[in-house]
Amino acid sequence: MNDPTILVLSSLAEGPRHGYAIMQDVTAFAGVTLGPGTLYGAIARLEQRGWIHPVGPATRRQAYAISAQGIQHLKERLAAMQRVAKTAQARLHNA
Amino acid sequence: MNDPTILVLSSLAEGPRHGYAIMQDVTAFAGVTLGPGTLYGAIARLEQRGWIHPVGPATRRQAYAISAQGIQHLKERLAAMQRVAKTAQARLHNA
DNA sequence: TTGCGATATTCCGTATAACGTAGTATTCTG
DNA sequence: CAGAATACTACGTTATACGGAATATCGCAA
Repeated sequence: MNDPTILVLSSLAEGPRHGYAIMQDVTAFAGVTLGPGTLYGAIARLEQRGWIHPVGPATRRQAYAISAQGIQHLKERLAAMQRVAKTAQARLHNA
Repeated sequence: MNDPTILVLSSLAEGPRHGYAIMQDVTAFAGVTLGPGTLYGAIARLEQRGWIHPVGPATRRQAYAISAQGIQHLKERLAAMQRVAKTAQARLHNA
């Protein structure tokens, strides 16, 4: 799985974080490292779509939090992922 | 989850199929419909990488089967997806 | 105090591939 | 044999993944 938007949302599901902290968290829990272009590109898109929003003072180290819509979207995507993964694993098992 | 390569591999995990049948199967089990460009593009890439290969007579309705490498790759990706999904769901639950 | 490594981000380019539309050929069915 | 379903090819457009390079800030140790 390397859809940066899901990874970023999953990271923020634990609590607000700024970009660099997201990067490290993603590396830790997903085992993939997002390059700066990928990461900040994803953050910008997520903000545009209203799935995350900046919190705290507008300094460097801008922290972001996941929004209600972001949570909703993440839940849906995770459920779809699980469905596909379970179907595929069952099929592999039977083959 | 809408990574066409995973969806195609998951479809072929059940057995050999040709393009159009893959399209219908994916629609059925994943709930998303891949357009022809997306589908056949993904098939071409998967074949290039040795994750699937054509089987049966080289007619229209060319059937494809998943390869050992394809199975291996699919397993890894599914496992990674499950890890991420479970971590994220646990975080959502705690928040 | 300065210099170095870690932190934190922006900016840029390239390559990939997702996606839809249109078009074409074939097969099946009433 | 008309028309629907099947099955695929061939485009063009756009999004975005990805990494390199540059830049700025901060803490800390010599």
